[in-house]
Amino acid sequence: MAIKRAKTMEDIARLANVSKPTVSRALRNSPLVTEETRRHVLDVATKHGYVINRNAQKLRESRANTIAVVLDFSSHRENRISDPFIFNLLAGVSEALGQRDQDLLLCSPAHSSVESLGSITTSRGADGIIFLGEGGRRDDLIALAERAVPFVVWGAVEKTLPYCAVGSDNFQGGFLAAKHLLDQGRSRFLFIGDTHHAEINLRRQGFIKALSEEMGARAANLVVSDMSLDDFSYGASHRAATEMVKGPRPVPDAIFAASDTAAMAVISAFRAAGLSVPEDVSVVGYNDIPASEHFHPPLTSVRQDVHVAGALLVEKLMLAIEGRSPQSTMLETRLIVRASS
Amino acid sequence: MAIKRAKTMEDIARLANVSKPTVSRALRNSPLVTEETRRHVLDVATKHGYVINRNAQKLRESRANTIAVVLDFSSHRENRISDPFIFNLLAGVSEALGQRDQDLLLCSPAHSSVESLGSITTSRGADGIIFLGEGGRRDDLIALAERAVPFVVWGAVEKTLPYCAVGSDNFQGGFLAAKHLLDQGRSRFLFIGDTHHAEINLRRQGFIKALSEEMGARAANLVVSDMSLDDFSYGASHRAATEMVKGPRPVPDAIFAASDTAAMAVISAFRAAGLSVPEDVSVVGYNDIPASEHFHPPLTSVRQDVHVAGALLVEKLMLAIEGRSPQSTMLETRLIVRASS
DNA sequence: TAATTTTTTGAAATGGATTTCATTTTGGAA
DNA sequence: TTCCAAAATGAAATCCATTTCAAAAAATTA
Repeated sequence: MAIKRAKTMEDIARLANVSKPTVSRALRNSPLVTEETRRHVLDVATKHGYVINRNAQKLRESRANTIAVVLDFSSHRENRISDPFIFNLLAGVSEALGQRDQDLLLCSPAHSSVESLGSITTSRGADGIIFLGEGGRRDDLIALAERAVPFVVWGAVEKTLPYCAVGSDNFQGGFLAAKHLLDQGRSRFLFIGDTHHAEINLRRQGFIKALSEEMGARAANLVVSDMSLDDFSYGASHRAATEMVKGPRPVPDAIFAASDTAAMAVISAFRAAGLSVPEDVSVVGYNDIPASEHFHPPLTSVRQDVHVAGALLVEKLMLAIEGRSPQSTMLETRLIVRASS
Repeated sequence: MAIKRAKTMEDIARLANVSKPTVSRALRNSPLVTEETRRHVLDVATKHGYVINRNAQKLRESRANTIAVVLDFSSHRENRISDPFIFNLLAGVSEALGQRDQDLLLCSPAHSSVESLGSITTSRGADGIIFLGEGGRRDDLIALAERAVPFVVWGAVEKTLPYCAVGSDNFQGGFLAAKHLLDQGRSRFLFIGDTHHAEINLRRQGFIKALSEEMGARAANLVVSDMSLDDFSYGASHRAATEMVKGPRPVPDAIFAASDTAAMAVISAFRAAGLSVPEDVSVVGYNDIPASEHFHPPLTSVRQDVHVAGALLVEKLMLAIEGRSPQSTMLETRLIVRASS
C-alpha cells in the first residue's frame, strides 16, 4: 500500500475532474469560477478532508497573514511577578488579530535580538511586528525603523519617535493621579517607579506638573519626592517602601505608583509599618489590573483600555504593512477611584 | 531602476560564484562543504543582508518548527479577570519552545473550532499543538486524538484519556489542602469551584478523600459542603460567597477554593460580612499566583511549577511529533502555607 | 604516471499553491 | 445559423530552498 500522503490541490483537482487553478479559485471564492463548479469542488475537498498547505500558499503570495508579537516574558518570570496588564494587552491584540484573520506568532526577545527579530518579516515568517513594551531597547527600535520593517510599539508616545507607537497618555495619567491626591488634601507626595522607562517617566512628569501648578495656588507646602526602582517588581517596590518608612524624612501621605503591582507592594509595606491606607496615606496605582479591584483596600488606579489598545495596535500595523505611515496615538486614561485614596 | 526585491539564495549563489545548493549547505553548516567555501558564502550572505525565506524552507522540509499554543483568552476577557496562572504557564511554554528553537503560534479557540485547530497541523502551519486548558471541550480533544494530530494538553490527567496530558496532581493538591485545614483543627469545610472542569473536580475529590479518612479517626463532626460555580471568575465567586454568609446554614470555618482568584473573592466577601481570616475561617487557594503572596492576608495556596510544566509539555509534544506516544504526567504539588490559614 | 577512491560541487527535480496568458466554452447579437 | 464578445477553464511559469544524483576535482594508491 502506498504511504498515506496529505492530499494536495492537485489531488483534489483530479478527484473533481477539474484543473488545479480551478480548485484554487473555487476555494478562494474567486468570481472566475461557476457557482456549480465551486460547489462541486468544495464538496470533493471537504469530503477528502483537504486542507490547504499554508506554507506553499505563503510562499506564493508574498503575504504571510501572520503578525509577530514580541513580549518579554523573561523579566517577569525572574521576579515571579507578571504584571497582568501586559497579558491583558496580549489578549486584546490576539482578539484584534483574530478578527482580521491574522495569525499571531509570539516571540520572546530573550531568545533573539531586536535586530534578528526584524528579520522575521524579511524572512516572510510574519508581515509585521507588534512590540508589547519597549523593553528598554528604544535604540534598537529606532534602528529598526530605518529598515523597512513594518512594526508598531506599545509604549511611550513621543513626537520625535521615528516609529509608530500607541500608548496611554501617561502624562495625563500622572496628572489625573496628582489632581486626585491634591483633592484629598494631601501634601507630602511620593512617586514610585522606574523612570528609565519612558512611559513611567511621563507619568512622573504629569504628576509633577499637576503638583507644581498647585504650588502657585496653594501656599506651597508640598513635598515631592521620588523613589526610583530598577524594575517593576513587587519585591523591589516592597523593599524600597520598607526602607522608606524606616528612614528619617517625613513619611509621605500621598503616593502615586507607576503600576498597580508596585502600589500593592507599597501598601503592604506601609501597613506592615503600622500605617493605614487610606487614613494615613492615599495611594494611586496604574493600569487598573483585575486584582486591584479586589485588593484590600481596593486600589484607586489609572485605567488603560486594553481592548481599544489592542485594536489600535493591529489597525496601525496593518496600515504600516500596506506601506502607509500610521500616526502614533495616545489613549485617554481614566481614573478609577476606589478606597485606597 | 529595477524594483528592489529581497535577495534569494540564487542571488547569493551568483554573488559568491557558487551554486545554489552550495549556499544552502554552507548556511546549514553541512559537512559537505569546505570550510573555506562556507566562510566565503557566509560573508557574502551577511554582507548583502540575506535572510532565508522561511516559507520556502518550510514548504520544502515538511517540518514547520512551529508549535501552536491554544489559549482561551475570551473567557478571561469577559470577566475582566484573567487568572494569571495560565499566563505564567504560557511564559513557561514560551521559554521551553525558545530553547528548542521552535516558533510559537498563539491561537485562540474563540475564533476557530477545535476541529479546525486540528487542521493547523495538517496545513503545515504548525507541527503540533499545546492546549493550555481543556476549556470544557474534552470531547473535541478526544475526537482530535483519533486523527493523527500531535498534541498535548495541560489539564486533568486521567488514565483513560486517549491523549497525552500534563497537569498538576489535582487530587493530591486537594488532599494536601484538606490535611492542612484539618491540622488547624477546623471542622466545617467548604469546597468552592466549578466541578464541570475535570481538574477542579479532582481537587474536590482529593479534598473529600482526606476529610473522609479523618472521619474515621476523629469523632465525626465534620461538615462538608460544596459551592459550584459556573466559572472561575472573581465576580461569580464573590457573589456566591456573599450569598452564603447571609444564608442560614452554619458558616464554614475552612475553605478550599479551586483557584487563588476565587479564594481572594471569598475572603473579600467574608470580610465584608464581618468575618475575619484566618481567625474565623481558614482559606486555602490553588495555583499560588504571584498576587497571592501579597494579598491581605497572604494566601495559603497549592503551588504548581509552571516552569517545569512548560518544559514538560514541550518535551512531550516533541515526542508526539516524532511519532512516539508520550505518557501523561502528573506534577507534584506543594502547599505553600501563609497567613490565610 | 595511471588508476582508484574520496571529497566538492552543480544541474535538475521537488514541495504545493497562485498567477498569467492562451484556449475553450457559452451566451448573445446579427 | 453564423459570428463575436464574454465567461470559464487549463497549461505552464512562478515563488524559493532542499535534496538527489551525476559530474568534476582533489587526494590516495598502485
